[in-house]
Amino acid sequence: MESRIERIKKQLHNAKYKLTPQREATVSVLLEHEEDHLSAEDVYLLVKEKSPEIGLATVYRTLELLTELKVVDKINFGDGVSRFDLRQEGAAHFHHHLVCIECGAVDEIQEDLLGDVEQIVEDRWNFRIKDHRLTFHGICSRCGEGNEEKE
Amino acid sequence: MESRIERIKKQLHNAKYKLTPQREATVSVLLEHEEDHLSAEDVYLLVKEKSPEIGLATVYRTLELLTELKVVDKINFGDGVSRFDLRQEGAAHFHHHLVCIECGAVDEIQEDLLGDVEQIVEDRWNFRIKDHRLTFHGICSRCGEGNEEKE
DNA sequence: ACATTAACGACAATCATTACAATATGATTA
DNA sequence: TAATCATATTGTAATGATTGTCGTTAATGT
Repeated sequence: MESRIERIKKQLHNAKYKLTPQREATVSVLLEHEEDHLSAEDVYLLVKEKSPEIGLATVYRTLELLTELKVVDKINFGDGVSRFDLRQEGAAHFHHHLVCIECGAVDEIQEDLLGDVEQIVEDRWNFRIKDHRLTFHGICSRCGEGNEEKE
Repeated sequence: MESRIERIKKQLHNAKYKLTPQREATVSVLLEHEEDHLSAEDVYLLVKEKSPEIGLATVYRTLELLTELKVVDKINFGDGVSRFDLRQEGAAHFHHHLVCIECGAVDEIQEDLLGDVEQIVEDRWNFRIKDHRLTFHGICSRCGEGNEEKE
């Protein structure tokens, strides 16, 4: 999808940042791994495959920049690293995650689901919600197969 | 509340762990700061006030142990540190948080609110939920006072 | 093409967390 | 009571992720 990267390019320019080859390479890696939840190191290694001269610090800086522009979201699943996840284009809010405590797989939920809950929180706590993070920990469908003991 | 620490003592014993003075001091600091969201370092400094001989590693291990026993929950608000939060006694699930992006305050929501959402996730994604993390980022009631521009 | 200045790359520094190895504690049993 | 065994603790070293520094490079506007 070429238009996608074009639009990100525009976002950068609007915010007065340059689109350097390194940044372009980093964004394109993220696009190619939209399903995954890559750590900075992961991104670094992947970008290095196409642009071997790139430095780790640059990747960190680029990811920080993209986070600031809300192109990606930074998440933390409790292992020691931050992970970066492309935000769905035009999505009002960040999507949710299912983390399997058996196999470690991370699945995404694009549906909002929190509409009612957010309304309640805004009203009852008088809190103006700008963003959210929702992660469920449990057993994924693949690992739960067969052994259906109700706990 | 003395019975609270007594019950934690029992939990430890049931899991075949001892309640050493260091562990007791750590738990009591957590109880005295139930409202806060202390990092391991914070806990260390506070415990040190009453038990100056305690080592940082011991605090880390104790917090890890308490996390395993589900006495505390480990959370991460995106700054580089893990924070530890006492779980409400008897609470089925971990409570939620409101993080103010203006003043940094962290408030808690004890109400579950996710019942319906979890039912949907369990059914539709065939995912057996064991735990969750829900954090809202936005403007807290104190910071939102007065300037009520609808964004 | 040229100057300005943001961006880069390599590496050092920092900060949180974990690993290690030696010592201490405390219960159990001879 | 003393020997034994397992677990816990301590201080410190090691690790691993992330950030800072600084001299160099290259993107952009004229």
